Amino acid sequence: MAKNFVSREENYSQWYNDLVIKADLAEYSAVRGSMVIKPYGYAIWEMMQAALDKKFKETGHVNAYFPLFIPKSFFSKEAKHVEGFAKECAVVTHYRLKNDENGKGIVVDPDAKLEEELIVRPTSETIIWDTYRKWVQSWRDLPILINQWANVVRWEMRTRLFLRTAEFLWQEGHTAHATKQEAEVEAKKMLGVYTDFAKNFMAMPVIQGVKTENERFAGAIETYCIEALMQDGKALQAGTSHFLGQNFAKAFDVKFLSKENKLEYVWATSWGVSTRLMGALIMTHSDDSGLVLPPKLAPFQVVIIPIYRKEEERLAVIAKGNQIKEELEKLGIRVKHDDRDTQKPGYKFAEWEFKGVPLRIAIGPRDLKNNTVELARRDTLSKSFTPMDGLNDTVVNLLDEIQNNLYNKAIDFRSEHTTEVNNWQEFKEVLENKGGFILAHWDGSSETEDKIKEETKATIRSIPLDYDESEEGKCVYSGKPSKGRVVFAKAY
RNA sequence: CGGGGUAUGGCGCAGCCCGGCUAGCGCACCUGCUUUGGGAGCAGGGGGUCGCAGGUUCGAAUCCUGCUACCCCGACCA
Repeated sequence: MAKNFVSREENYSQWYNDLVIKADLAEYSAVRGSMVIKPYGYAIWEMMQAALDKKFKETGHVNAYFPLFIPKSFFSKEAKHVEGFAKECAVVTHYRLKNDENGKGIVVDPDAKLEEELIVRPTSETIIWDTYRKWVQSWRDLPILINQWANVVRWEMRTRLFLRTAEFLWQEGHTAHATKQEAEVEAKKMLGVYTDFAKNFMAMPVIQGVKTENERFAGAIETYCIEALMQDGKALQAGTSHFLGQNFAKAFDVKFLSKENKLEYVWATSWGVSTRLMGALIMTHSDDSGLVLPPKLAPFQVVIIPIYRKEEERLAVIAKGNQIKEELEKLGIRVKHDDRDTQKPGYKFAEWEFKGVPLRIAIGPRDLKNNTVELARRDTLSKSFTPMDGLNDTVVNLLDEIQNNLYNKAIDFRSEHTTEVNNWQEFKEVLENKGGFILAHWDGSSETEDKIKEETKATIRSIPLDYDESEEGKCVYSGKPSKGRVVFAKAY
């Protein structure tokens, strides 16, 4: 399984691709740029969904579902929005097939042309705001706090498993508010939810920030984001939350009567994270032995592997394994007891290690005699014999420790790969040789940002929310005055 | 859209340059015996329209023409 597995240093992108495929997370499908998410990969996504969904509910949101297809005309109602997405839309033009008259298979029936073409949603703002118009009349109808779990399609030129596929899964929150302030609070609140999720579930540190105009969502007034740093020194946008102002309310004529009996446009937000988080998770923790999963998101937190020779040993060891499994499950721990008789222990060790199970318990005849188990940690690849007594506590504590250790390792990596840079020469050198986040002064202009991108491929990932205006300086590129440091990096 | 690569049992590949007899190897699979604390060993066995369509030839996985699909690198993007 991990045989012939290329190391990160040898070829990082091959390491990533091989990992996704060999760890059974996903595979290429028959359709270009689309992937099959396999059960093990989907199980991780379900863990993410469950945790996020709970947080959404706790913050007052409810789930709903809006259509996959969007009338083409809806798109043109918000100018910036069309412009942003037009180049990557899949379009439905017909609704019927028929047998080819020359007997060459099946063809699109030209008589079945749609009056108005339909766009396969790349995001749902338009269809949702067209709907919200009907739902909102009074301030009493607000706020609307809705999330949907859905698939979307963006016809990307170049795709990568999980990181950028033509179709992907995500959640998109769409909220409507009576006041600007309330919408702004909402956008930031959800950014906080994402940050918290990244930290406490994914064990992934992120920088909270605001996008520059260049990187802003098409149709937003302000785009907030969380940016994470991957092990190859490139940044990954892990989640976004947009303050949409009244742009969509105006485009779709969504008005309400305020308490003062004045007709006003509704204020909006939208926010989302996608299966891209799978890529982020993989590239934050995994190593040259395969996937490494944080306990909070691992489909199996513990795998039990029995070791035996004779049938009586098998029965005894498996009975013990079942007992341990049952007790751990009572504590809410997700356990896989790999009692397959068709594979040998060594094979199972390698397989589950590659699949990133945080903790492995091996039990053999010797353990039964000594009242011990062999415990192996995935994060440190260390093994130890541990007394069977108190095993439950040991496991609970270790899972906790692994979760923390992963976060700490990730944050150490990020610290080591975050560099303050004060001149252009240094900027280029650090970007070239070290990568990572670069904190540098910027004059605030799109022109400078564009030029830096042209010359180095680095972009401004965000203006950090804790932007320090006390440290004035000079733009690293133009030398013009700057109010504070922003985050540069090459990005996925 | 530009550049590169690939297409041969389920998977990974060799064979192609220089055409030839039954298309081969590893893994996986099936049967049996021995094994089992880091990817088991031996023996036997099953499985392939060589991406598609033409062409050259006595004969094509191999040469020629055209097509298609996918992957990688770039431009575009979450």
